[in-house]
Amino acid sequence: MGRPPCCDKANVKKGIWTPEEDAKILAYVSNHGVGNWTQVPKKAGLNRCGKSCRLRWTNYLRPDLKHEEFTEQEEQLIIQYHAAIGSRWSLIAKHLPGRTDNDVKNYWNTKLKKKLAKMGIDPVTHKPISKILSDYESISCLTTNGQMRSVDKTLVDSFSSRCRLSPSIHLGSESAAAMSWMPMIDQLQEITSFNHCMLDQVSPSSTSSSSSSISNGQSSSHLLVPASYSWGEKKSSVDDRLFDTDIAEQEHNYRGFLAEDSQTLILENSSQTNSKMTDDKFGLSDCKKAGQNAETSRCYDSEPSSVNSFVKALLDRDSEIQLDFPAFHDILDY
DNA sequence: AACTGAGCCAACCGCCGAGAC
DNA sequence: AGTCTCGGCGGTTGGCTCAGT
Repeated sequence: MGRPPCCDKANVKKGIWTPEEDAKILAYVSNHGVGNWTQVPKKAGLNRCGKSCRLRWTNYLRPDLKHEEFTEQEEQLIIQYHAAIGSRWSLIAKHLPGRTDNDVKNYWNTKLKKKLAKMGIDPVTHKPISKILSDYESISCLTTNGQMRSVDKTLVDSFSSRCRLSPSIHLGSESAAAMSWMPMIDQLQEITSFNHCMLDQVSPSSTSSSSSSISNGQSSSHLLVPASYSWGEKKSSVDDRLFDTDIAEQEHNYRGFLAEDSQTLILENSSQTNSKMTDDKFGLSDCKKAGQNAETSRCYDSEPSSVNSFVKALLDRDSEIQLDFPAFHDILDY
């Protein structure tokens, strides 16, 4: 049944590659070209797994790779792309000639994250840290009709991890239950600046292509999903869609964002950019316009009253969902 | 000189979708 | 139809280097 294994996993060499091993890979590729990596160890005389050979080639030996430091321009591009699509390293690397996903990922983790943090920008959400803290403060100070005394980071973490772990909320499924949840996740992530965390776990389509309406404690859900858009869409086409957006405009906004000392301007740029990006990315601008009125406007500004009604609406919505979808009880049981 | 901790990055791990068998 | 590997991906880790004590 199935294919035979490519190598004896227990008896292959691991760890750092020697120059001799590199030379064998290079010699093999120059004679046979790239591909069929399972055959490479045998034919090249290496005691390595084919997968390991492939990684060594793609991440280090490829002749088109740059091995020098990242330039200022590359740095800016990484930040800009990360702000737009999150940690999709291979996709980002495709737009940086000579760099691999591993290079970009390492550079981000070791340099850029710290650099942004030093500038007072949250590297996950690309929003000013002060804004995130003030959002938390607003939310955690709230008390609502004895149902929940505080909404804090632990809760939000718990919420998002439960969503992540729950097989019920799988994007591939088109279940009504999962869809009815998306607007809530959308709102929670915006209020708490956890959007990238969620976007990475749930396909970008889910969180951004939904909209909901909650106002004055009355909740109702409206999914504004473009007709052409499928919940179970493959990741690759989502990625393509992401890069169909006007990256140049995002770059412009983000450069202004980085250049400005004024926090106010940073806040404005951030919210405008993120909002527009998200809408344009998924062709939502029109849907949003069409659906937006007093009843359907979203309440994700950071005014305490809005947050208050948001939390109340969230709790109301919890109750509704628990009644409608008992299977979600475990997820909502916080 | 010896030790320690932080920074860095190559390589590994584990998951997933596609496709071979 | 079911099982399995391959190839691709993002997350994590092991080990090397180097600065500080």
